[in-house]
Amino acid sequence: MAKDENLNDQLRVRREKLKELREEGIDPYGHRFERTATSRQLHEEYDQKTKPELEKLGKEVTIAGRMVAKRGKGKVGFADIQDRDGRVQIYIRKDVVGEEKYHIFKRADLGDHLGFNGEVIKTDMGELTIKVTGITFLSKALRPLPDKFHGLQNVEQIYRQRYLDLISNRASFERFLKRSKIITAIRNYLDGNRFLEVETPVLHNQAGGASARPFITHHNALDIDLYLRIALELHLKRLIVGGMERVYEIGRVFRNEGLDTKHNPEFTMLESYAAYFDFTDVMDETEGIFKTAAKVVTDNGTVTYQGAKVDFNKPFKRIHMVDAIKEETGIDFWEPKSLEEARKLADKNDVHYEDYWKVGHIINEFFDTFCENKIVDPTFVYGHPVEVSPLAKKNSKDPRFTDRFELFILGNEFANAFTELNDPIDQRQRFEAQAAERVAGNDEAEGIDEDYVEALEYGMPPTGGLGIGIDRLVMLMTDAPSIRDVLLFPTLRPEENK
RNA sequence: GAGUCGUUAGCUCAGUCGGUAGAGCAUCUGACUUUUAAUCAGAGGGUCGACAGUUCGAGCCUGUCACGACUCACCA
Repeated sequence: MAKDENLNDQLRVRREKLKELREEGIDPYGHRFERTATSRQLHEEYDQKTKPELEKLGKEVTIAGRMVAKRGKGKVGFADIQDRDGRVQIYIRKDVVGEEKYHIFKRADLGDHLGFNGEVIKTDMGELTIKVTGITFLSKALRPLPDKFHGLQNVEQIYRQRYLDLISNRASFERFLKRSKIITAIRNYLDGNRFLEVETPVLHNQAGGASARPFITHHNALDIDLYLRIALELHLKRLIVGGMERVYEIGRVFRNEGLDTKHNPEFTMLESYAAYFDFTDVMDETEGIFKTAAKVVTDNGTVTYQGAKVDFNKPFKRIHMVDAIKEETGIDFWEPKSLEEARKLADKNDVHYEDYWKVGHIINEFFDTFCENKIVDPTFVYGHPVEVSPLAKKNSKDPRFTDRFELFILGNEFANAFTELNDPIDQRQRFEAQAAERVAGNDEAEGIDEDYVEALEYGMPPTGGLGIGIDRLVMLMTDAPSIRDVLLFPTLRPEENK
């Protein structure tokens, strides 16, 4: 018992109580327990009933949960029992349950899991309560819970020990419930539109489908390096070649980049592809997805994010990137520009550019610099330059631009989509341009995916594709200021000495 | 990568001018047969993030490091 030296009073007392339970013949870590009600069911069914009505009913129920508050101790006690739905109060009397059972309650700690059966009543104060006749010990908590009133406030602990956050901060618990419901609603929406949910590899021979640095890992038996996927795109489009026509995947992707309030190294992407769609169809699809998600969290379709209101009832705006730039700056990139002219404009307007950039990159940068953060209402910005869109089909009237769009809300990007490039010869050229960028110093440019080009050579129908960052969507819908607030276990540096 | 801020009891937080470490909750003991952050009386509980320095003396001043948060940069 030398280990006890390291324990503080709280830990020591709880271990002693554990021993005490065993000596009394009670298993502190119980077994299967059959509840007849959760806290929500009880509140829904009986909150409206009066005290005499409940007395007349004499309804017997069995509940289980974690004890999170405890009041009174003489010959009568109250406690709040928390389950996944919320809390319900129990009322226990020594003269009803007897010395032995009352002793168990008296010695139970905040945090212990207990089962109770008893009668549904209302107290004089009008609170719905279970008047206990039986108590079952289900699990002993050897460590004390966070402050019962303030909850867990320590940000680092909230992320490292999410379970404590979930136990003591109901708002956080509910945010993750919403996340789950939003994803379910999106699935239902896509399933309802005849999309097929599929799973594609996480380990890639080549990381493609986006511009980002990948994580590299190694397969021992094959003795090859593999990459954790940075996008779902190229495999899903192989399935379009394979005739599945409408597919989607909601899955984790990995990008070896910095982390901040909007970036986590692993995050959840939704990508969908539909044969015979073009990007305008995908706009409709995207609008449907966002409106579906908004319905999960609001009744009136209006979401408040960090004080700003976003109305999802209206049709989303649509504007060409070049028009957006013209509106903000007066500069007209519809007029053909040489690289030199574009650079001069960039210099004049304090717009950053790299040596290997072409006119299209600079146009894109103008948008990022002057337009992106001014957008408030949900807006599809379309017509991205071909240089920054290696997988999108060129616009048939103006091949400098592509049939691509991004969805912006409150200055942030939420979706990226396009009419897919299905011309294998064009696709090879785009990959080659990417490879040249890589040589020129863009270490996030894509490589040439020969296997994917070969798939295209078998013929991919015209296709509309979509990518949505689910985490950011959930942030918006749940008013979360940081991506870490919508990830149960965000990436953190490991602690020392642990 | 740069800057700013934070790290004190299990949790939430104070800590004055550098002079023996504080509160509330939680814990323990006692009282209490309808409480609501229960109440009342008493008690115990600390590597002040780590290391070094300045000083007679450091939670406090200085430096280095660790972890976290925010802003900026980078990045879809």
